[in-house]
Amino acid sequence: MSLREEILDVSKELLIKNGFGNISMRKIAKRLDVTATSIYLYFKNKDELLLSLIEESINNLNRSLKNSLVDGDDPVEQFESIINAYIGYALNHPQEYEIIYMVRAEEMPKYPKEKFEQIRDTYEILEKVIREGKDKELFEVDNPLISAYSIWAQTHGIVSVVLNKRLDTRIPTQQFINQAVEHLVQGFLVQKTPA
Amino acid sequence: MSLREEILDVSKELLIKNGFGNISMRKIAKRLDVTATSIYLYFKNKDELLLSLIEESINNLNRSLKNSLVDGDDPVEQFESIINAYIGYALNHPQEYEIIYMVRAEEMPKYPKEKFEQIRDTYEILEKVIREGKDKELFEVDNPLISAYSIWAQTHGIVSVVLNKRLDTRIPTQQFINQAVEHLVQGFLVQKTPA
Amino acid sequence: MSLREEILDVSKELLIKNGFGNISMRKIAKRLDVTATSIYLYFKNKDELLLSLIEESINNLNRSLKNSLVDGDDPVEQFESIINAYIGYALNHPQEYEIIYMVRAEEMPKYPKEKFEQIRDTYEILEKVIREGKDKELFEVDNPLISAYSIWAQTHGIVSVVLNKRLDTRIPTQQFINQAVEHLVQGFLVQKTPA
Amino acid sequence: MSLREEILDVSKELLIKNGFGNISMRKIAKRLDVTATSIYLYFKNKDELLLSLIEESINNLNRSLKNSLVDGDDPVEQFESIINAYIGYALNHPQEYEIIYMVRAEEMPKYPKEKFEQIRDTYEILEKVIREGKDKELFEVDNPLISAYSIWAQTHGIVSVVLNKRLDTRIPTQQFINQAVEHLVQGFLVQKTPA
DNA sequence: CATGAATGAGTTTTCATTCAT
DNA sequence: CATGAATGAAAACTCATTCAT
Repeated sequence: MSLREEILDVSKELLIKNGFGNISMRKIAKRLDVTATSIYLYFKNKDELLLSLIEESINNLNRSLKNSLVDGDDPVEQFESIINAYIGYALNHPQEYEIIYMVRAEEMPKYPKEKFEQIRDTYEILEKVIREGKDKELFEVDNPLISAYSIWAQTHGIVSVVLNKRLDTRIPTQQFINQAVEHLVQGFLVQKTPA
Repeated sequence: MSLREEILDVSKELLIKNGFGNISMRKIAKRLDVTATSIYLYFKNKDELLLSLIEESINNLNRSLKNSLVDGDDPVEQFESIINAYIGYALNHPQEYEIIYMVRAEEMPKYPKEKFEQIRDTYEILEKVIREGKDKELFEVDNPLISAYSIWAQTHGIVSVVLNKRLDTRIPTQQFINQAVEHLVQGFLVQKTPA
Repeated sequence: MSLREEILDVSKELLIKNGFGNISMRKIAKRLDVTATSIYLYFKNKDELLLSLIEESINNLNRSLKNSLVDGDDPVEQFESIINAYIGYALNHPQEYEIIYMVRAEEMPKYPKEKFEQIRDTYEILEKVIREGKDKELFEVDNPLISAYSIWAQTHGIVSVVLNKRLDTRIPTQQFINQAVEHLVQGFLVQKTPA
Repeated sequence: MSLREEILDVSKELLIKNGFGNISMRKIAKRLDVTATSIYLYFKNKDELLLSLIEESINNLNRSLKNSLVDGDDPVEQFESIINAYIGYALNHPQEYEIIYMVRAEEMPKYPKEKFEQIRDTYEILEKVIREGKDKELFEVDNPLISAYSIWAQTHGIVSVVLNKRLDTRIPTQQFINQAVEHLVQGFLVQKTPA
C-alpha cells in the first residue's frame, strides 16, 4: 500500500474516532511513523486531504450500491434489496458512511458542491426502480423523485440511529433494522386488498 | 438579557455555523465584546458550557413536543400531530435541533449519560400513542417500543435531509416533507380493507 | 477567629501543600468561601499576604525557642535542650518551619531584609549558651558566633532531611534524629580524658 | 552547543533565579530568541524538561563525588575528602545543587521515584567509608547507615546556609565552612585518649 | 465588611504550515 | 521521497487585581 493510501486510511480512522475537529496532520503522521511534512508531498494541505477522503468514500458507496442491484424484474424485491444494500454498506463501512453524511457543509467550506452531487447517482437508481414499480401499480407514490429522496431520508435516519448508538439498550439492533425497514417499505406499497 | 444567556446564544450560533470542533471560548467572547475570561465567570469550563447548551436544547424540544399533544382520542391524529410537531420544532429551531443530534459520543466524552436519557421522554410519549393505536387495531405494529424508535429514526432522517440541505434543488421542501410524512405514517397503519 | 487570621491559616496550609508557585488568591478565597476581593480588605496584595505569613512564622519560632530554655546552669544540658526544642518546633509546625526556611530570597523579592534578621535572635540565644560552655571548658569551640551558626546549620540539615522525606525508608525517623543530635552535640564537646 | 543544551542551561538559570513556580516555557524561549514551540521539539512538555534538568544534575553530583574519592586506606581522610567534595560541588555548582534539593515531592508529583533513588548512591559510598572506619575503631558510630544519613544531613545544612545566604555578614564563608566541617567530623570520631 | 463583574496579562500546549536539505 | 527545525497563530485556562456597589 502506498503512503498516500496509508495516509487516507489512517485519516479515515482518526476522523471517525476523534471527529472532524480533532484530526490533525501530526497525529496522522505519528500514527504512520512519518513526519507531518511528508503528508504535504501527497496532499496540498489539510483541506485537500479531507476532500480526497470524502470523494473516495462517496465513490465507494456508489459502487457498492450499483453492485447490489439484483437482476430480475420485481421492483419490490429490487426496492428492498437496494435499501438493505444501503443499510448494509453503512453498517459495514461506518467510517466511510459517517464521513459522507457527517460532513457538515459549514465544517468543510471549501468542499466543492459538485462532489456532493455525485451522491445523486444513488437517487437516480432508486428513482428508476420506483418509477417501474409505480408503472406496475405496485407502489403508491405520487412523485418518484420525491419518493426516492424520502426513502433515502428515512433509511438514513434508521442508519443514523444505529451508528450513533442512540438506540435503547433494550432493543436488539438487528430486530430494530428489520422492523424499521418493514415499516419503511410498507409505507410505499399499494395496499393489497384481500381477495 | 444576562451575559450568561448571551453566551449561550452566541455559542449556539457558532456551534451551528462552525461545528463542534471550531467553536472556541475566544471566538464566543470576541463576538460579545467581552474577554474570554468572563465566560469562566458563568461556566466552569468549555465542557460545561456545551453541556448547558445541549441540556437546554433537549429540554426545549421535550417541552415543545409535550405541548403539541392534541387532546382527543384518535391515535392516528395524535400520531401525525406528534410527528409534525417534531419536524416543526426541528425546522423552526434548527440550531437547537442540530445541537442535540450533533453530539457524538466520542466528541463529548464527558457528557453524562443521564442527559441523553432525557430524550427518552419523547419516545415514551410516542410509545403510548402507538400502544393505544394498536389496541384499537389502527396500527399494525409488532413491538410498540421498537416502532417508536423506528418512527423517530425515520422522522429524524427526514429532518436531517432538509436541515443539511441535501435535498435536490428541484424539490420544494414543504412538498417533500408532506410526502415523506405521508409515507412514514402509511407504513404503520393497518391496511384498511375496502368494504 | 477573624477573617484575617483565617486567611493566614489557609494560606499557610496551601503554601505548604502546593508550594510557593501554586498558591493563589482565588484558591485561598474559595477555601474560605469568600470572594478573592475580600482578601484585599486585609492585605494590600499577594506579596503583603505572604510577608505577613513569614513574619508570623518567625515570631512563633522565636517565641517557642525562648520558652524552651531550661533554667539551670549546665550549658551542655541547655545546649541539648535548645537543639531539641528547635527540632521539636520544626517537626510540630512543619508548615511554619518550611515557610521560614523554604522561602528563597529570589521567590520573594520584595521581602525586606530586616524581617529575616529577626531570626538572628535565635543565634544569640545559642551563642550565649556556647560562650558559657566555653568559659567552663565544656565546649571545644573557637568562635562562639561561628559555632552557633554551625550548630544551627547542622540542625537545619537534620530537620530538612526529615521534613522533605528524603530519609531512607529503612531508617526510623526518631532513631535518626537521636543519633544525629548525638553526633552533632559530640562534635562540640571537649574530649573528656579518662582518669 | 545544541538548542537542547541551551534550553537546559537557560532553564537551570531561570529555575534558580525565579524558583520552580516562576519558570515558564515562554520565558525560556524568549531568552533564547526562539519560539516557545521550539522547546517542544526537544522536550515533550514542561515536566519532562524539568525532569531532564534534575536528572542531569543528580548525575553530575554523583559523578563528581565518585571522582573525589581519594585512594588510600585512611578512612578519616576519605571521610573528610568526601565531605569536602560534596561541599565543593555544591558551592561550585550552586544551580545544579539547588535544583536537586529544591524539588519538593508536592511540586513535582510526576517525578519518578527511581530518579531520587539515584542519590542514594552517594550514601552508599559514605556508608562504606564509615563501616571501614568503624572496623578500624576510628569512628564511634552505632549504625553506619544512619550515620551516613546524618553526615549527609548535616553537610546539607551547612551548604544550605551558605547558598541561601543566611550567614551573618560578619562571618567569612570559608572560615564558617572549615569550622563547621571540623565540628561535623569531630562528632563521629572516637575520642582519642592521650597516652 | 463584602461582593459580583470584569479585565489583561499570563500560563502550557497543539496546530498547520514552510523551508532548507 | 523524505526529513528536521522552526514558526506564528490559536487553543483552554488561571491569575492578581480593580471598580462600582
